[in-house]
Amino acid sequence: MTPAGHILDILRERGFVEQVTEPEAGIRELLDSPASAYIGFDPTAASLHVGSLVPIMSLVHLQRAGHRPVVLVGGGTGLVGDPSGKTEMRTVMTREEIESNAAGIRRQLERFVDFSDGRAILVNNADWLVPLNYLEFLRDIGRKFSVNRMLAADAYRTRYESQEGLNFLEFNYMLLQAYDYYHLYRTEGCRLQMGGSDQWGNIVAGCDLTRRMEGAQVYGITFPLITTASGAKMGKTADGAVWLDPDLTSPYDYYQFWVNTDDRDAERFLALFTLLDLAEVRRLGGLEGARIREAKRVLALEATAIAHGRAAAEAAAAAAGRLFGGQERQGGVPPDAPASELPAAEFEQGVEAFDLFHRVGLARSRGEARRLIQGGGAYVNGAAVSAVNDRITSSAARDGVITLRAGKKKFHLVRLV
RNA sequence: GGGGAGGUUCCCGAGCGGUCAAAGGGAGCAGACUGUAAAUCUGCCGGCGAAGCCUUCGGAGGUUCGAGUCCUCCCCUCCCCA
Repeated sequence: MTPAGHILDILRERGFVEQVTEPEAGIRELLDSPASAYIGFDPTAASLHVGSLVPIMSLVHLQRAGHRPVVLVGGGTGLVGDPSGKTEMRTVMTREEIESNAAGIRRQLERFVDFSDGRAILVNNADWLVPLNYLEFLRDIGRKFSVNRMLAADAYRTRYESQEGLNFLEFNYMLLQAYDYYHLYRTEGCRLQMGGSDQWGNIVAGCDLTRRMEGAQVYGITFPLITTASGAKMGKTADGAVWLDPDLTSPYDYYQFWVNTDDRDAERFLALFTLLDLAEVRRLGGLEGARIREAKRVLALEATAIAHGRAAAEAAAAAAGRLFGGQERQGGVPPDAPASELPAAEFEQGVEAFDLFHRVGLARSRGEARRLIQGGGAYVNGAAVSAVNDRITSSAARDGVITLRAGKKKFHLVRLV
């Protein structure tokens, strides 16, 4: 139904598909006409980060193919805390926090998915999970689950056999997620759920439950876990997650994150995180040696444009060009470089370099600042600081501003006032 | 309820009563090499500092000239039995 072919093939070619439930022909047929498909998001943070981009982009593709994305916010499941992580950190969240996080999530998704006129909807499972009655739930839903079968599921078996074991809440989590699917089938006609590969068990359970309750065939698709070529989970940097919220991760930093992609990941990421045609993706991915940077620049520009708008993406690209563009560093500074104001009077006498680097936050302690300088990684106006106790005086200021840099990429501006 | 194992610096993990700010690895930071990549190599990696000092090894006490290392109690985690 799109020129490029069947949506399922598109998703598969672009690397979105890990597993699909049988029969696959059923999914194809389902997606031959407009359908509703849902993905759950945890409202545990006020912002989504790039780790959620695979599910988000899959919704973008679905919507472009004429389907209706249903975004499920796990407000109800969030109330008990998702235990599927390795450390069982039970985040206790109030309904208010969840509500506000859900609103934030929706705001971000609106950049990717069109929610107007019911073309996509957002639902919160707190609305149906909270009112559930335990006895009724056991009677109607609990009886449909075979403990034997659940224990055989990979997700549970490994935990079951592990040192930590498996607690009752974790064991029940699957039922709640399955119930979500059943509910969304009934209320929204969802017949496809997608999710991370860790959700496979839950998705299959939901398909089963819906079949047993309603006699309806529904389907599931899981995404592969995206890791970087060096094996790390994608989306984490030294400073933590790369957020989609521009207040948490600036468009410039977001762009930088993508430009710094490992060469080996460039093609795969272009397919997943941009909407360029595959032919172009293949061409860019085929570039060799230093020319692969071109592919990464395109990746960064396109990915940033989707998340923050084309104008912000171009501004970030231009700033990066000034900083890293020519043969020589042109003395540029990132557009959102942190800045602070210090009294000009202090610089009459001069401020010791290590002290200054520490005070503006480029080093966490005075000792770290000393080490930074000793290691040759501290720069004032582009020139390395030679000695720990060098004094920086007002003569270093250009137009009242001193540019400090730690390493290659971290800047801080000091304005003399 | 009974029995056992264990809680060490960001993570994993070693740690004879003194030579432990605490091995090793990972992560991280900086430098070199590069291409704002990867790999590799080098240095750093609790705080303040010139030496030295100060605060850390689940918590609280205690023994000792001296405790991460021994004792007591408490808290927490895991395993086995009931």
